[in-house]
Amino acid sequence: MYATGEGETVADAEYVNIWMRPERPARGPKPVYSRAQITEAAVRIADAEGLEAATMRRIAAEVGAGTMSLYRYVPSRDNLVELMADRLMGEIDVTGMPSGDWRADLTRYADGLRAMWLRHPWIATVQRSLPSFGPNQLLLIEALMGVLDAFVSIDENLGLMAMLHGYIEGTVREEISSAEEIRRSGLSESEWMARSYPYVDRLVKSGEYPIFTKIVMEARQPHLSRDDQFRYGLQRVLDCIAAALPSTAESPMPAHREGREEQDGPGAGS
Amino acid sequence: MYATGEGETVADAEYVNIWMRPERPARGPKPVYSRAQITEAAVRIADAEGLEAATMRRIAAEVGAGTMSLYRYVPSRDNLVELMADRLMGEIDVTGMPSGDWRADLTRYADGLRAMWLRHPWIATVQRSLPSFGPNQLLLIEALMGVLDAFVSIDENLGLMAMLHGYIEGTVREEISSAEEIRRSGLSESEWMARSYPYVDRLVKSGEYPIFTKIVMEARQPHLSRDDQFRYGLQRVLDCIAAALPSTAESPMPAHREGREEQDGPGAGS
DNA sequence: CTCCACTGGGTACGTTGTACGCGGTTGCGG
DNA sequence: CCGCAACCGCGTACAACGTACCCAGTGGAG
Repeated sequence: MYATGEGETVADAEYVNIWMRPERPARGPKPVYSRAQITEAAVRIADAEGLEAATMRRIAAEVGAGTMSLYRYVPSRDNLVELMADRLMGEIDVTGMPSGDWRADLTRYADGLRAMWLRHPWIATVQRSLPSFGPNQLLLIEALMGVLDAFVSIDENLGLMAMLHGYIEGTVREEISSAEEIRRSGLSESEWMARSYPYVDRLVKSGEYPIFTKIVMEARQPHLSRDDQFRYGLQRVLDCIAAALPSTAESPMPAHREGREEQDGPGAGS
Repeated sequence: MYATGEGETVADAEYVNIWMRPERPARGPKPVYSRAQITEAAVRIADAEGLEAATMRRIAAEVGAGTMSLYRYVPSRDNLVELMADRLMGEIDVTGMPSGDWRADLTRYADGLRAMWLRHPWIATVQRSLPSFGPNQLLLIEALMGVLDAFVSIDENLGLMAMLHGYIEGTVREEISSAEEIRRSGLSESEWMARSYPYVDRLVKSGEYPIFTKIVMEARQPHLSRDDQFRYGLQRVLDCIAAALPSTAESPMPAHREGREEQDGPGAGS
């Protein structure tokens, strides 16, 4: 993004995107490193210290290479981030996914995606993760869209998946953001809570925000765990999808779903 | 983020967050500019050229001030972005919002939020928009949570709103990302399509991605408009919320909803 | 063998956020 | 009224960033 003026490198213009650019051009000395190795190192750093810590110099140091050597493998940092994002997609297990039980499939996908995001919170700051269409992303699309493909039109499928995906992403983003803010500040969670107390207190005392106050107050008593909250909302989304499906798409009986006890609505004290 | 070492400025440590720091400390010459004015200029630049174009120097130039003058009003660029995000929240009209018709309220909110995001696509790249709790954000929370407050517990309300919010954000994010990629590349839409054709073509010809192929092929024939897609999914989400509400929460009859014709499911050719 | 496309990597530049300090201005205590 | 501390706008300076450019070495094709 820096110093590129408004033109682009010849190398950039030569290929449509990262996935079209061959890793090994052959003819010449054997490369010492590899894209996968560099991507791996970058992910490791981003996991530990955040995406902004994964600078080209830092990554090169982690790999044991010179900074500029990375550019033999990756045209730009932005493209490297794309590589990282797609690598993360590969962590989600969707093997054998149109299994016949669409509800189980989508639940597995949702849990997998959420777990991956929680392992790599920095992915939330990467906006172009969707339209990149890297290999792992494509595999995911194939598997996921395949789950309902037999039951609904492509358009409807896209709509429903957008809803599911939106729910997962939105929820996890919220889960991440406060944790990420705490990590950035370098404080411990309790220190952070203590520091932000005066602000919350002022809002509550002002009396202008009754519902915010209610949230804060009830937050003191034990809530549902994050996991349960997520699963509750997910069940709602799946119910919603079920309603959009023809009756021929009936999922096997709930009891079949590995004996997990049925979710109650949250707010048992209601 | 640069050159800050690992300590933080005294001024930063003095206040919990941006909202606690007073704009006018009084005692001294009158400030020539204002936070609102600076925020406005920054939003204008971000709208026109993307968030990354809104550098401190550029914003200062837009305002007509010296670069470092901005730091008299805002402690850091990150905080300015927070200000910008909250200003955007203020664009969403939620006046008189627990109106009695929760379905109409939530629809209005959803449309408003989506329209705002489409006006300011760069908001998608700001991850910390949620836990910031600026004044406009708080107003939104009050109005939005108030809609279902009478019907469900706080926990359940939070869950349902997370679902709604997740759907809106996820969907709009997808709408934005391709448009944003095109803008970044500086190409026109048709140029961009032409440039990425070889990649899509290779994927299709490989035969490994049947569903991706199906999507691409069907994309050639007229789809539902973005608006209709959004509204279709939104209706599904609202149905889903309706199912979670007690029967006492019945919304007025659909006919009451300003005569909008009933949405069909998409994929009429199915 | 010679070639030259390729390698890793050092140096250097433009751009960024922002710490620091200066001279001028303002409102309050005396 | 005066003086001074607190504020103002802002120029300069610096560290860290992404990366263009260049170079000396290397190894497979002819």
